Amino acid sequence: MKAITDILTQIVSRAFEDCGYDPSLGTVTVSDRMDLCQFQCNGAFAGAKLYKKAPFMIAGDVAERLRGNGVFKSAEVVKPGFLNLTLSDERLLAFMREIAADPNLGVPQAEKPETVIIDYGGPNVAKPLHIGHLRSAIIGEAIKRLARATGRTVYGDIHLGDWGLQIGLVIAELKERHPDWRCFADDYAGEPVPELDVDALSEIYPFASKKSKEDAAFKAAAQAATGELQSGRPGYIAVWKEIMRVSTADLKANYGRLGVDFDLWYGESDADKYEPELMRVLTEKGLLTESEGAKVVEVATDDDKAPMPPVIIKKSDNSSIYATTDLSTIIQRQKDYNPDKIWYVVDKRQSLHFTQIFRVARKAGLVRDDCELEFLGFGTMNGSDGHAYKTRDGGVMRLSDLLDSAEAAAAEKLSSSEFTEAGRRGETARRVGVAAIKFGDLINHRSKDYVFDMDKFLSFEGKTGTYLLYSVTRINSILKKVGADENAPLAAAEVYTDAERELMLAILLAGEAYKHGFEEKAPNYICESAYMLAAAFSKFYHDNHIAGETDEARRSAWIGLCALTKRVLLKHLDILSIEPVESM
RNA sequence: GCAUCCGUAGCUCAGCUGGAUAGAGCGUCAGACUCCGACUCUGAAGGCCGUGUGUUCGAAUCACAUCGGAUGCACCA
Repeated sequence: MKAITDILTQIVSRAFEDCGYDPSLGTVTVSDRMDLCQFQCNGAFAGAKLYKKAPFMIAGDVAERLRGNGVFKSAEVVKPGFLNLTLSDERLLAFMREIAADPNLGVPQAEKPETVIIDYGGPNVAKPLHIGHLRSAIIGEAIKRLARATGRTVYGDIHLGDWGLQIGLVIAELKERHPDWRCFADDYAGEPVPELDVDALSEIYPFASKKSKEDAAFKAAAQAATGELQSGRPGYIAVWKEIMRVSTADLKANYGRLGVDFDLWYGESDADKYEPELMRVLTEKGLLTESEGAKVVEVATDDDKAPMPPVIIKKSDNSSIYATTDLSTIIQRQKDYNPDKIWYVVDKRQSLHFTQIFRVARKAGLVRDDCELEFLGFGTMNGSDGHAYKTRDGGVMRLSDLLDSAEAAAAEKLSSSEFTEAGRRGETARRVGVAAIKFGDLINHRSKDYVFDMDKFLSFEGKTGTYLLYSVTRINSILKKVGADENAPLAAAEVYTDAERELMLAILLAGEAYKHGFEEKAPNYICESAYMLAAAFSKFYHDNHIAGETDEARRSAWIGLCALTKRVLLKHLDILSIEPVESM
């Protein structure tokens, strides 16, 4: 099913055409003035210029044409030339039924098949996840699910940092501590590496990192280890695999707790094998030049307003750098998936880097010309002081600690609940805590910094994840009470109240949110829509005593509406990767 | 210094491909429960949309300037 404004635009465009006007004037938008109408078309203003005719007259012609076609309850022309449209109740109900029967529940589908790769997450192996990884995970996951809901083939790629100096540091430190390990021996012959565990890893990396700053010899050893690993020294590869095993399991557990999962667990190491090809292509196309000892690609253009530095492909010591792996990764993705779009959900401070990468990729023809490369930068999560969120002692907070505190706060909040059975409290608290964090993040436009405030996010009042989950539980209560489920049929009512119309309209407008949210890759549209729907339901719920209604026809019409509301609300939550709870 | 992004209600933020009276949440104030979960709902007050100029029939939205803030500007990722 198409978005409602697209459906109405088609109808109104035809009316413009039938009246002898350009059909492109018939664009319909959601009304700015809900007190006057549900939808509006301002095409008559542009038409006035085109036809040298008063907009009021043009709109009048079209409105006349639109009346009586059964779609609109009213099609009115106001003042200079606004065309105000309101759907008939019959048509509104028909749309409800269309949404209910739609396998995609009203999410507008892509017109042609497309493959999208979303690069998000980006954690480093051997370092624990911290809150810096939170936004990429949350936003990336939501955009991935939104793209998938619109019928596109989507791959979420975690893009692990698994091939850089951090691994060399860990290897070098392990070697100092365990010189007797066979994997460090020159005559290593494939013996198994002793098992590591997460606690050991999370202790060893910061230790080694600190040491490398104070001890030049150790730093050199770590750099050497990195180099040897990258050139394939078998013993180092074996340790690396063990580090990967432990670290990946830990990452999966942490992301799992957040409800975030990746389709592809590729890392920089997987791109490594495409590096020779990258170098070959850049050389063949004559793009590679020498600058201050490094191999670079010039990407500046004449209309750059600011100086655009060249991209370093090989450092002066001939080693690779992040641009090298990012470009190699593009080759890998092109080969394996031939994508239509590659999106990067990365901290916005990396904007310049990706501008450069994309230019090199275009110049070198690493992807199809029509492949969209887009940088979806996100802002910083700040504390109440307006600066980057920190722990009380000023350090970077671990993601698991943040989740622990969110769950604890949620559990505290739910402790007096009489609705959740004791056995489900823990899982419910996890879901409520995570929902609060995710919604609190996603409600803000992704490119902007925002203030993290757990108390606010966890409040039952206002635009919060908690409120949305609570709304679902109220619908659950009703459905349970009347013995219905979310597939209860949509019965027609004799008459509709404003609250019912507003609820149906909120359901109908969900399609607009999916459409705009996808176009702008902005999950905040979905959040806003979810809140509008929950609020419309609250009003409806407050006005009507559904379970106790004695008029059988009204009662079943209401139950059907509750059921559809639940389904659409759950769809929103699913896209936001917020897991619902049965009760709370 | 140059560039990018941001500046909207007391606070936190939407809206920005130009359209009617600029929206929401919190907070404040005033109301509403014999009832499906009141952790709810209704209403009110609160804004020269940073400032100025321009484009336009029409500007929070576009352009230019200016002030303020954040960020970035090759061998870290």
